Amino acid sequence: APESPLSSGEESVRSVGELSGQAQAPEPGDPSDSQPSTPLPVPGHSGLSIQEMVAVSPELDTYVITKKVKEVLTDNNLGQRLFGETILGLTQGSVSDLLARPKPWHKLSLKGREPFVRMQLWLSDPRNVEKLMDMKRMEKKAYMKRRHSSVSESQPVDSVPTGGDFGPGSSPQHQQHQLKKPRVVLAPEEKEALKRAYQQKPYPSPKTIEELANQLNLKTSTVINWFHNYRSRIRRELFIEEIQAGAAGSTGDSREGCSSPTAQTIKVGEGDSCDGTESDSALESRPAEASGPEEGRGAMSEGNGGVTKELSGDGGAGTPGRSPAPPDSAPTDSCAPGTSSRKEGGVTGLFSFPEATPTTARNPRDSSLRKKKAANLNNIIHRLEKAASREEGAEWEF
DNA sequence: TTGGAGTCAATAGG
DNA sequence: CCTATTGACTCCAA
Repeated sequence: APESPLSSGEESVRSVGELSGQAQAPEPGDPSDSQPSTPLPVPGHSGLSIQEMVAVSPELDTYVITKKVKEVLTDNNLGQRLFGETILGLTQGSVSDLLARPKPWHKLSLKGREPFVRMQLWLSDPRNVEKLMDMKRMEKKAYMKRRHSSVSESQPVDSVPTGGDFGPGSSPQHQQHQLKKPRVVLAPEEKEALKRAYQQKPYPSPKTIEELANQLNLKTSTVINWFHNYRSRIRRELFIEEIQAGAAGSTGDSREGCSSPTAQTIKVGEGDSCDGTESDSALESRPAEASGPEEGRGAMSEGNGGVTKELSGDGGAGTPGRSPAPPDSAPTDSCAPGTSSRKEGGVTGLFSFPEATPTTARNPRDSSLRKKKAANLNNIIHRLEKAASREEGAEWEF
């Protein structure tokens, strides 16, 4: 296999300590934290390729690994970019994502486990920080050098800059743009509309997608991508809550103290206000503005009308929230007077959980959790229906 | 083809 | 600079 464009040659080689679960990083802080630690010392010892290691790796606690890596990086002022590019072979954005929302080991594909194995390996390398710091220094040196010689025209030393844009002279000229698609940025209203649509139909039919695209004046591919991404990200968040919920034990680790009046990093709003429901003239007419440049977007006709189809023929359109008891525990759920109410007339999909503000407080994400679970259930239903229609009459096995 | 998993890479804030 | 977010892409399996 082609393989790793990774850092300095080796990697993978050297008798990397054992891939035991949470390695006791050579770091200072953080005494607590122990975790059951998965035994299993990886038989094959060194010389293996990452992929082989992944294959034989014992179950790793991605959450702990991730936490540790973040700690080491911040403690030493090492950025995600440097770490990602030299250690993981990933870009900064990917690293950020990975560190912030690691999926549980058992839900990762072989490929997805790779970065975690690399992180574990890195953590167990006593000179990890030192090496990265060196890289950092080298980069800076190279940068300075380049910067200096800039005056003297082109610079010899440098890797392939991915074509385009040569030297200083070529400013961002219009040069038949094209290869520089602007990158679509969905407006908040558009996202809202899409989320609403998702609530009704996590897996919209091509027809529905088309309609949505028209109403929002977006390319259908954008709508399709949005649904792919949204589903995927919702799923991922569910994993996270799953982990955190289960992380109760171990180390007393009491996070979650949201006592102080201050703080409250609550991202209020954040999409989750119960579904828009209120007819809301939705999508307000997008300011004609429209893009100075390209595409004149037509005015979108407001109203969210269509889309409402309905799966599950049952009764009628209205009947929104009759929701069966949420499968998850959710004992104390009292409807908070303040927030609650609000018409609540929107259909939220087959399953919708009463938004009732969990007085139990707990954390603000609680309501979103409920919502995500609802979405998840809808996903499941979708699959079941799909399967049903396919092999109708078949035997269902659960 | 469709959907999921991983990523990339442009961007928005700090 | 750095990190977080997110639309678009690539691969792959069903």
